[in-house]
Amino acid sequence: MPEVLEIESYRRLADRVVGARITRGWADEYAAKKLSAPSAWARAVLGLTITATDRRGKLLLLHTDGVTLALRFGMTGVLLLDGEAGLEGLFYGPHEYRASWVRAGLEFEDGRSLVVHDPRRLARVEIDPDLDELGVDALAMSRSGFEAALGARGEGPAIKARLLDQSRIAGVGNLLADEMLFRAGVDPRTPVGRLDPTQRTALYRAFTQTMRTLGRRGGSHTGDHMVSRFPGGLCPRDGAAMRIETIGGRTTYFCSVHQR
DNA sequence: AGAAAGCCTCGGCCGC
DNA sequence: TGCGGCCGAGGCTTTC
Repeated sequence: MPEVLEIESYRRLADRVVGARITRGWADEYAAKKLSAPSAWARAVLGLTITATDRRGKLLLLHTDGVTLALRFGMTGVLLLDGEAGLEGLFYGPHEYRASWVRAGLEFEDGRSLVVHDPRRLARVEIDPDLDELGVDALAMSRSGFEAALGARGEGPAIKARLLDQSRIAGVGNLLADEMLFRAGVDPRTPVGRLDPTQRTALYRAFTQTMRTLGRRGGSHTGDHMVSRFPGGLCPRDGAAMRIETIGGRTTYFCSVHQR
């Protein structure tokens, strides 16, 4: 589920615990996979006070008076504050809450709790994450930043794969990538270096427009092409058959007519 | 049965 | 031939 727009809504939810002091933290062995040991989370967070929240791509950051804490949500993770979702409903996967799906969390002195709810076990907690591995944030994209992220003319990987490369652009997931390519009328298989200036301009426009429009609508699952994202779907723009291919390792839906 | 809105690792290939 | 970087394939995990 979560791409940059959803994580941003989680960040706003997490903003409510700024100023709160952590009295307990826990993470199961999967959530703590990036740490030295599952107990490292509990040890590190004890007694810290949240001072600010931030976000880089799909990585949610909790600044404290000590180390920086970070949360990743995988494909089905949701952030809950006292059981309330930062996003209404769980769109992808089960639409329900189960205590056994709470994989990690923090409890505060004032009695509140912030937890990661994740049916699949792909969510992760981190301590002092390395932000250098992440490219420019998708919600702060400038034209020059976009050009730099795409890279030089020539060949290169499929444009869709580049959009998904978190070290180039942080925050674009599978649905946002398909949506902006759909809006720009660009074939997702095109080698990034072969996009001509007109296509680059169209894609940058579609990029910023997608972030703004879907941000207002509530996330990446509200995109224009989503209505036809099923086998046999027809393009909502021109009625042509949507193609389904694996590009950049991900299932990709694109119009057989207007995306060239 | 097969696929899924993320990410990590591995191995092949290419160029210096 | 050796090695690093790039890139695609596959695995993880559980659910519907």
